[in-house]
Amino acid sequence: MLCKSYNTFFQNFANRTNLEIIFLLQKGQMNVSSIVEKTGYEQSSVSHNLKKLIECNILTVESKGRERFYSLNKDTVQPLLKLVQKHVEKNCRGCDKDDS
Amino acid sequence: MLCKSYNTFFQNFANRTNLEIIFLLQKGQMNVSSIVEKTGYEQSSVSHNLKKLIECNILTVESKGRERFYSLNKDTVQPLLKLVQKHVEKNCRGCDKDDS
DNA sequence: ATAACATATGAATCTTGTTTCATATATACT
DNA sequence: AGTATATATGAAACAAGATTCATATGTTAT
Repeated sequence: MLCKSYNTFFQNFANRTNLEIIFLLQKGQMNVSSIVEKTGYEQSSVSHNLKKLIECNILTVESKGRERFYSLNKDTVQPLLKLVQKHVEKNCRGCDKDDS
Repeated sequence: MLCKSYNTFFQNFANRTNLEIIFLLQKGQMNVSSIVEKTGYEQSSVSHNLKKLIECNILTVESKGRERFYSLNKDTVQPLLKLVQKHVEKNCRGCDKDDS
C-alpha cells in the first residue's frame, strides 16, 4: 500500500517551515541564504528541512559555486497546492482564525 | 496566506492511522466499529482521528441509529491521492523499504 | 427504568518530529 | 596556505501530535 511513502510525503507539507519554503519557491528558484533571509528561520533549520524536501523529490537542487539553488518539482507541487487551495477555501473558511 | 489551514489539512494525511482510515473508506462508507475491526486500532484512537478528519472536511458523517457512518469527501480526497500516488510511484520507489 | 451497545471525549502519557547548537565540509578569494 | 562565505549535519533539547485510559453520552432493546 506504500502507506509510509504517502505519510512521509504528506509530512513535508504538514509543517509550517516547509510550507513557507514551498510557497516562497513558487516564485522561482532560490539559494539557502535567501530562503533564510525571507523566512527568518535559522539557517540550520532551513537546511534540515530542505534536506527532507529533497529526499522526497518535492524539491530539486542545483549547485552554482558555493551556493545551492532549490526549486520546486512543479509537476507535483503545483497541482497539489491548487487542489488543496480549493479545498481550504471551500471548507476551511474561519477554521484557523489565528493565522498569519 | 492561510498557511495554518494548509498545515492542518496536510497533517491529517501525514499520519498512518488516518491514511489507513482514508484508504479503507475509498471502498465506501463505514461505521466506527468496522473501521476499528479492519484497522486494528483502538476505538478511542479511531474516534479521535475521525474527529480531526471531520473538522477538516476530509470526511463526512451520517448517523443511523446508534451507529455513525463515515465517508470520504471524494471531491478533494480522490484527486489528491491520485496525484500523490503518481508522485510516489515515480519518485519514491525504494524510499521506504520497511513499509506495510 | 435498566441494561447493552456504539461512539465520543478529556487528560495524561507516550512518541515523533523540529529546532537549536556546535561543528564540519566545500568553494571562492587574497 | 589562510581566511571568509555558503551550506550541511549529528546529537541534544524541545515541542507538537498521537494514543491510551477512564469515563461520558446517546441510542436501542427488554
